[in-house]
Amino acid sequence: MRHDTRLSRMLHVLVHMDRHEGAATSETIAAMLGTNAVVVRRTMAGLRDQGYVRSEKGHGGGWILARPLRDITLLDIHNALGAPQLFSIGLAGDNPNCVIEQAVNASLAGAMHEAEAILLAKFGKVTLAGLAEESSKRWAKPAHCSLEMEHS
Amino acid sequence: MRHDTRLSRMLHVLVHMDRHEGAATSETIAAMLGTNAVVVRRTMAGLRDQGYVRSEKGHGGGWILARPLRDITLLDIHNALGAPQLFSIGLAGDNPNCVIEQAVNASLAGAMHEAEAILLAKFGKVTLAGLAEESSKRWAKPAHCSLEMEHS
DNA sequence: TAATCATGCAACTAATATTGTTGCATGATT
DNA sequence: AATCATGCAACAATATTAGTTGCATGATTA
Ligand code: FES
Ligand code: FES
Repeated sequence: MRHDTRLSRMLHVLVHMDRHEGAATSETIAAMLGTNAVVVRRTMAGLRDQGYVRSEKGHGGGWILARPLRDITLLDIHNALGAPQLFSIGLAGDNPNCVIEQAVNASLAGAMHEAEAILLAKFGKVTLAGLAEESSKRWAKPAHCSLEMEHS
Repeated sequence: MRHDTRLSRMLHVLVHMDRHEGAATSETIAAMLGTNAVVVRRTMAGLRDQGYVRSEKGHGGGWILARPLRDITLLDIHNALGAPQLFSIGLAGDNPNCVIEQAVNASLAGAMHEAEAILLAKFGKVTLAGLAEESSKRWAKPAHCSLEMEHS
């Protein structure tokens, strides 16, 4: 099963943007993520629509944080990405009137619901400012990154 | 993201097998699941290897439960299927020496780990006998199913 | 005003993973 | 010997996401 790394990547990008003065272009971000600019625009469009970032055209344009990191949680970004499915396991839907399938699915769904609620609650309690702070603590040696964003 | 419904389907099958006298052929099971026999064999091979079912060749052959339902939990079956990834979201792995990515991933991984532990613990507490019992409760009218397995 | 830079959007292509299929070998029953 | 059923491996189909290309639009700069 393939993983959706958009949340992880967008969080990374947003924290970087906070350290970065001025706008970050899609091209720059794409280089950082090892992808291309259109994918970045596509992914960040959701964040823009929810008001977490702004995008500006023309010279010196690009992406800018629209809100302080302390006001953004992991859950916010998850939702801005369309709140994609968290679980890779799903319920079978053949034989909907089979009581056994119903019982199986009800049991699985219950367990998954509970786990999901806990996960989302955790996401809601972590702010991007918290992540930025945590990353500062890890900063012993200035990690050498693949693009020219400042690490200080 | 596509869902892995093998767990749900296998649970369904196993509970049915308990009600069904004699062996169930891959073909029969495949018809029930709307798939084909080879897929069934492939999926059930893991359950056989872990000793939850046996398979027999030749006339009257097929699949037979090797243990009582009360001795099998959802977690057992999940593991027998190779303990596939539970989450569809994953951690980005570009820039492994970027402290920001590290902090982001550590936070996500922590939350996911906790949710996963809770989910698996729940799976471990539900037996297939429990599911069978629950399905009996739901049995108001005998559901008409797509194949000739008895519902009583 | 013209050139350049950057996003926005839509359509198309490529990569990937899973599922489904086919064919043949093996063993069991009748 | 004929039939039934699994075991296994190789192949094809399918679906979904990621990535690409092309063009339009708006902003800045000269
Ligand atoms: S890419 Fe995150 S620090 Fe350079
Ligand atoms: S398929 Fe589950 S009851 Fe018939």
